[in-house]
Amino acid sequence: MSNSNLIKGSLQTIILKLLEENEKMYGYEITQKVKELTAGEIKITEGALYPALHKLEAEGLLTTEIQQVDNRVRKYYSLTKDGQKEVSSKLAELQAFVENMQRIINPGLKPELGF
Amino acid sequence: MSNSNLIKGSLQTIILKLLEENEKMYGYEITQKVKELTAGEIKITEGALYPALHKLEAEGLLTTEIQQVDNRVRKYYSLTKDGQKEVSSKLAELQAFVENMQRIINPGLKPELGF
DNA sequence: AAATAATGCATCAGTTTCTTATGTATAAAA
DNA sequence: TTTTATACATAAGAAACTGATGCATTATTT
Repeated sequence: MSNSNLIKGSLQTIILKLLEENEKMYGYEITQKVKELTAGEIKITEGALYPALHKLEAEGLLTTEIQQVDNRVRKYYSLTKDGQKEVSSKLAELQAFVENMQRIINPGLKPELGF
Repeated sequence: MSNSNLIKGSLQTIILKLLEENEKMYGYEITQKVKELTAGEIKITEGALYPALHKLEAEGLLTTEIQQVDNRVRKYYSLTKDGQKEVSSKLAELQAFVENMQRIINPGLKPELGF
């Protein structure tokens, strides 16, 4: 991850959500997808990404499958059943965070929002 | 801070924003205000709050003023000039974070949002 | 032809930011 | 009288990063 330190803790959410949409992705692909979606504003560093992927796998939320593509190794990650459940949970957590921040930053505002 | 680990990095933003609105607050008051605004969902712990306040003061964003109230010591914090500037900066950072998360979570969505 | 950038994985030291526990002290409430 | 609330503070440990480094292959640029 790069830029703002606000992002701490959202990397897992990003990974899980992308895998919910994409079925199967490898690490480098995730970094490129995030860069693309955020117009280069969020750059996931390898030092953050790979440990995060390993942790999610160790927790049983992701499974891996290694493929050879042009003499290069790719490690594809997919959601497990538990991982699929965790996506909703992480998204709800993110939404709650945003709502709470809005309550603090914009006191006296209608409850409406983004995710 | 308590609850979701998404919140990492947002404590400074919360403190600065509250002080922009309130002119002068002490630590305990901040914890209570946040609890009130978020209906108890965010509880700022002392172990997180005081070091954060000290750091902001050391960076020249806050100044302090000690008051005696009923034999109890209160340390009031206020924004410095630099602190006032930093509020906008932190809010912009928060908004950018939310926008980017929306782009990742809700691909193909109109650019509209919350702060 | 050679150097750089891109693709692709991984680890590691150090930093920041938190949690949880502990400590001190006064006042109010059970 | 014991617990809760008010009010400050520190400190060990955990978690999640950054930035550097390392290895290896392929594509592009000079």
